[in-house]
Amino acid sequence: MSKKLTSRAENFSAWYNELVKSADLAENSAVRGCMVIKPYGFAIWELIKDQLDKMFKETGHQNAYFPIFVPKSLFEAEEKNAEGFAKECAVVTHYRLKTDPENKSKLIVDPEAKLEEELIVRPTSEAIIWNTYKGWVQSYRDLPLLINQWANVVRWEMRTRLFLRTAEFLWQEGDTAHATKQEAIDEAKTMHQVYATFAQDWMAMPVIKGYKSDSERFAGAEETFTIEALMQDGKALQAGTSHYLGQNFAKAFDVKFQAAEGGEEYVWGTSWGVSTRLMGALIMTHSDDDGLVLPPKLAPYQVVIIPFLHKKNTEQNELLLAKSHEIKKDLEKFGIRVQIDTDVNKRPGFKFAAYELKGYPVRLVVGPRDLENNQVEIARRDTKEKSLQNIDGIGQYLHNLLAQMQESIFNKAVSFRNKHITEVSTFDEFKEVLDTKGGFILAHWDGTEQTEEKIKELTKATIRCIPNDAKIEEGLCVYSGKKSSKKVLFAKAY
RNA sequence: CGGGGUGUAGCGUAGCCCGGUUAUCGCGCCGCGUUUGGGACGCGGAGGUCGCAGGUUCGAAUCCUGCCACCCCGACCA
Repeated sequence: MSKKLTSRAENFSAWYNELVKSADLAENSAVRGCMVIKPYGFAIWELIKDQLDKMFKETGHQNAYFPIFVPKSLFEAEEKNAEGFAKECAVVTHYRLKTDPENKSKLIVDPEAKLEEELIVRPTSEAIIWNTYKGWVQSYRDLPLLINQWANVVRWEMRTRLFLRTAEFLWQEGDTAHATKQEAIDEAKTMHQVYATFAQDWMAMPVIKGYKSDSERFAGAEETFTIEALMQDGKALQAGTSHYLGQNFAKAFDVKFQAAEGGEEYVWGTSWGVSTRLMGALIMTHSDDDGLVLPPKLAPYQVVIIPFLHKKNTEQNELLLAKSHEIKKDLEKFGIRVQIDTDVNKRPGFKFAAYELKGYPVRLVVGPRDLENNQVEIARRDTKEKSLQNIDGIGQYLHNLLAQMQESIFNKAVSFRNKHITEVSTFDEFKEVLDTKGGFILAHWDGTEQTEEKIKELTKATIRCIPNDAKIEEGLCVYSGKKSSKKVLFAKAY
């Protein structure tokens, strides 16, 4: 069996699956459409979560927790939101099982235990949260309400894909309430920027910031801000969204406050979320044929120390292990997360490959030969470069190297992404680029839903966003030929 | 939900068309030994409701019926 991932995979999608499984990140569970995140995968998710959580708190938010069940009457209160999610809801109709009278070893749903009102397993929590906010807000003094929750949600998708789309997934959803429209818009934009900063500075993943067209906008929102990333197969991935909700949910759930200058007003809202899909984004942005490539900031272990242990030579093993621990201490002084591989059974080559597969940024090898020279071999995962380094000052050296790698991984992704943004002016060009090169396409669009729909039908490409930094320029729609004032971003998407 | 496909050990599979010894092989796993600077090798070993339930038959992984699950392609979607 070959070791390279591609030789085991017919296409990008199979390659991705193979990678997720062999890097020990996650697997399909026995439960339809659901995923089991394995400890290594979860460790990465926790790094993502911890950093985001920190950033949310730095922007003034607090965490809270709301119920997993949404009574149907609440769910349907905001009509557009309900309609948008209706087709993918898991619904609880009963609250009890009983022994099957015809087969004692089986259970059946007890028909006596039918719920008066069905409970929707939350596909998103706006309804339950806004219904709760109603009781929390009376005066302008109660505002703004800046709350986030870390939770699981369920969306009954037809087809699922590890991390990118699973029936149940983990995410965070912020829901905020404000006294003024401008404040709510600012909040949505702030969180949009938090996501973009996180994607770029931590995930080393370049994103394009923009807002969604009418048809791609979140159900129930006035405006949806998005960060769009590009995967290595040329498809786009929506990595995070922040919604300005206007007063839609406030009106649906009757969330009003007494203004400072008197009078009762509806609050203005936002909601924003990112999910375990970020894991998929991380994997598909940086990985190569030898496995996962993790930016150091999101690597559960940034350095693995591999002493060349021999089953029999215990005396030498002790020396190597002692030196390994010494080095580990030095690295930890710099806040580096380090693991020592103490397995005596596996051969070095096997270990090298295994850690590369799991994306450990740096491998540090300590062999008898190295000890004599007071040096170690350093191999970086991203470029595969190997070098010998003096043990003295190795902590400082790796501290710098990891920072440099974080940047270099980002720059590589930026360069790939930039090469895959193509500006086109004709529809033939549009189709040509989509078929041959893929990636993002910048093109003029007349702003109508019909054109958007038609392009989607003909090419499978959708408007990923209207970029924030789009130049205002006179132009003609790539499909209809009608007037347009700026180019928007198209791509085939996940 | 439409179209196609597949269910055999932890994973990947042969056998099925044409029913007949103890269900094949590889990886992985366990034991012992030799190895160990890029995925080692030898010897020995453990591991199976052949997706489930019926049926046909002297006899079913194999044929028939029903069910279930999963995968791929669509549609839907973070």
